[in-house]
Amino acid sequence: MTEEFSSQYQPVEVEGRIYKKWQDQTGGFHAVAASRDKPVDQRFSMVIPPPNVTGALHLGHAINATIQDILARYHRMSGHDTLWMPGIDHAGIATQAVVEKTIFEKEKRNRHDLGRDELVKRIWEWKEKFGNRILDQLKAVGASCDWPRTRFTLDDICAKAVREAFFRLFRDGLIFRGLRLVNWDTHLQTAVADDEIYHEKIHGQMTSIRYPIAERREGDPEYLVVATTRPETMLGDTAVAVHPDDPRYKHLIGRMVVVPLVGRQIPIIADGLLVDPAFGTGVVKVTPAHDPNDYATGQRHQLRQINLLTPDGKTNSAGIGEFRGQKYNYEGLKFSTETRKRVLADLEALNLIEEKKPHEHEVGHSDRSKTAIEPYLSEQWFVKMGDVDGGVTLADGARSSGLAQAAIDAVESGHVKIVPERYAQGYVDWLSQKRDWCISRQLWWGHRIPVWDINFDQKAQWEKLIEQRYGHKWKEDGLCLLTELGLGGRYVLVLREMGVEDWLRTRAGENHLTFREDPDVLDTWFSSALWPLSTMGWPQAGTSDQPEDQLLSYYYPTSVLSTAREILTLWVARMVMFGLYCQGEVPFKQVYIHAVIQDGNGKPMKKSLGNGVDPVDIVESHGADALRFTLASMATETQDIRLPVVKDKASGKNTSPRFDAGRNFANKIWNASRFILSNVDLNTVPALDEIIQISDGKYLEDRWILSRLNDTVFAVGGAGGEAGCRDGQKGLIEMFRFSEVCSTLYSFFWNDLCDWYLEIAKARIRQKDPRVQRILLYVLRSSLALLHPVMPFVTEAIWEKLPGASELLMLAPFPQADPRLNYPEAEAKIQTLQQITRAIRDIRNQYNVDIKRVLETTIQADTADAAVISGGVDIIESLANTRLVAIGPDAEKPLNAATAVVGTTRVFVAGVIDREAERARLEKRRQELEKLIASSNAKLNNEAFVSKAPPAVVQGLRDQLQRQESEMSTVNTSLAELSMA
RNA sequence: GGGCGAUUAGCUCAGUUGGUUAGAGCGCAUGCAUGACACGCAUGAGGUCACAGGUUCGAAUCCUGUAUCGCCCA
Repeated sequence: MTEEFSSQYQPVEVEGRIYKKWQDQTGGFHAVAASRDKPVDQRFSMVIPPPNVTGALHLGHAINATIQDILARYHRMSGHDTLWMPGIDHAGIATQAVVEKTIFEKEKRNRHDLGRDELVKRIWEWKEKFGNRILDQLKAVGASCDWPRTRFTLDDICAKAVREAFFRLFRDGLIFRGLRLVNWDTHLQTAVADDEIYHEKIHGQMTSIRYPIAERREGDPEYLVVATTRPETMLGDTAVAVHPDDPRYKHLIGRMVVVPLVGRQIPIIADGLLVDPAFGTGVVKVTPAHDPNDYATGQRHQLRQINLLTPDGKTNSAGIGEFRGQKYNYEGLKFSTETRKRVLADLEALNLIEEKKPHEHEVGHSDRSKTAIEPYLSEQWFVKMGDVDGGVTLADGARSSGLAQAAIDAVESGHVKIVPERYAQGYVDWLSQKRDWCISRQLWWGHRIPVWDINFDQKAQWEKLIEQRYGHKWKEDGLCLLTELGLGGRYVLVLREMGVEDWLRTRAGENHLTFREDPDVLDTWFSSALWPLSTMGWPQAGTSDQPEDQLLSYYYPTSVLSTAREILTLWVARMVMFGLYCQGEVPFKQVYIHAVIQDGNGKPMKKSLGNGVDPVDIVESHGADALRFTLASMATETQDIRLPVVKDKASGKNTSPRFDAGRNFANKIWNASRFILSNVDLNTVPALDEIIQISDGKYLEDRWILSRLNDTVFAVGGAGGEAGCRDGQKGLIEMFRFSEVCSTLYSFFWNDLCDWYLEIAKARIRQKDPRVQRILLYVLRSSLALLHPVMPFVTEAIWEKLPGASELLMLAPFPQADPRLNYPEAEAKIQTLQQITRAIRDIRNQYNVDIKRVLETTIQADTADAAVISGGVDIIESLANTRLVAIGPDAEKPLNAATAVVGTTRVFVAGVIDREAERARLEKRRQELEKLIASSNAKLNNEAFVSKAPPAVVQGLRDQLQRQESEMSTVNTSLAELSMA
């Protein structure tokens, strides 16, 4: 059943039903799995950037979903095999933090109280409960994702890919274990990535501390003074550094100082990179285990690294010392708060503080726990990004000097095209640092690192076990790895096959062998980096004839990735890397980076600011099409767009007046369609050939609207390979110019079709002219198809009401431009008629003439224009509510008539005249023309312009000057007549 | 500190490689219950294209600098 054709479009009554109909009739937008064999350029695929399980839909998701859905629907209608792969991300740290917090609030229990298995179980319950929420919200905005294929990054299918990729990288020496300084979240007790840190300005204190010089000699100062914002780290100092050329300290280089409180003697070293002699005292303390710069300095000078921190952020025993006969011990105190306080007090007591002054500096905080980040020396797993000896072999056999380099080359060679282009630089710059990627997290929610510790003494027994499972060629066949790790003599098994660990664990138990799984999980981005591969079944893909196993070969590389710029490096770069390494092909050919929506003051939308707009609220208040149209209209190449936010008085919810534009447009489409459909009594929509045949008749406006429609089709969809159009010319959709798509559709539908064509056609509609009905129906059907990718609901709802409609609009062909529908002469003629009509309407408005009063108009025009106007008498008369009494070069101005000048044409509207108003109007125009003529003359009298500018430009200006002068003389004539009469 | 972007009508934004009189939506003003639509129709007003230099026959557009705002990286 379809809804009543009410006078206002009611999206809430339509959208749920339409979405269900799409799902039912397409199996949930299910893409064919290589059952057909279309050429590559007729396949279109995308993977959705998987939203976090913890999240709710925000405007960033909404604009991206809109963009992707426009692309998917457009390509689907263009007859391409179209796959839009949906899914969600387990979002390791974010999800675990949320669940832990919820549990703590409700039960006052932390994760250690619960234990690993129980916590993971609870997070899965959370996932089941909330995981589909955001997907349901995407459905509400109309996303046509292949829902039956929805993936979750912790699914088996994704886990398989993770394990295979880890195995290969490890085997190739690209994953290693290392002791490094990482960002440590002391609350969650895990390493966190740089991007999970935000910086906050802290009003701290700069403390200058005296370090006594050891074995003082004649002329030595008593102390070296170092300044620090983190005095507690002095317990781990292993050097103080000065600039090698600093005359104040040059003679002290190589000598020793005593670290107060600890009593340790540490060297005075020279380091030009760390020390700025102009800053502070020119002496810097070096704590390699607690500061990234000091860490690097420590590497340069082979300094000891003394870690002072326990994983939960307390001071350990490493800083215990004795100084001037007194013992100092801070063990068990919170490091950066309690220890700092005590250290300062103890230094004060020893009179070793030279100066304290307020100092503002930035401190990194964990996004998830909101606590200060500590640089922390710990053993972690890393992916080697830099160049390696002998290079890296990619899956297709090609070689690259390293993983990062491979991803750089992919963009620089154009295999991956980033749109807008300027973002490519940030991508390349970031990758060029080739910083190793820390992939281990001390969390419980995520893909477990597929490494198991075994006992070296039991190596032979393990080899036997593996052989039992895989046969004696297990080593050559690369079925698993038994190897020594670089650090601490760990012997490990790295397993390739999913689930084999269960088999091994059982055997280990039977044989009393040590078999301990690495406790860490992988960084979420590790599985995200495999998203385009894993969702399509890699590494399983291609191993059988099942259609599902052909998905990768048919749809990979994907066509487009649409995403936000903030994850261009973290996610996009890593997908490119893994795509090349694992599959030998880039994961996508184009990356479209969409703009970020801010509030009306240019502030990012944030929960804490309360300035966010919930897209679901807009769907409810304005409809999904309104949301989509407005968001797509904002999708320009700029990087930020502002959306003025206001609070809706009735609901108290945030909204924006900008969405009204979309709602109004949907309503306009609805009503124009209602008007057309209630006035046609055809039982089928005419075919193109029939339309071409009847458009050849006497009705100029028919050719005009068909020509305008054709222009619009061409602009939006491009040439589509049709003969007669510029070959390969891309349309606005494929060029990602969504804002222009919207404005083009809007002005065609509203201005051309509704404001002009429907108004002109009304007379013939009343007369039940079968030709106009055919044109109307044809234009409507094409318009609905054109609009569908942007506004799918309202167009589909109207489509159902078209005579003879059976199939879905979402599966109907997208209109194609046809050279036979180009009528430039009709476009020019209608333009003239529009100008005349507007001139008469203007006079009517200026003189406040009652709309119902029919005015008499005389038009003085040259022969050519007169012919055009005579051909359009009906149009002008009906649209301007006038009667044309005379048209021609000799038509005379009636007495008491107002005059409008349109180029060289004069329009006299009889019976209304206000001399002063008339004179003012003409005088204003005269002055405008005077300026224009002067400017044109100035250019044409300029020798340099005439000789240097292209002839076409010069001629164009000459023509323009002539037109301006003709109009000027027309205006002058009118002015003269005004004075005479 | 390095990079990127923005600055055009009251507001939000277009303006493709420099070339006729810089456009749109909203808002504003005036008129209108007209057999699709008041979420509408008609008409109009409104701009020194941030500022200062430069290149060019010609600059909103290219270059340099300044100011303000924002984002990313360190």
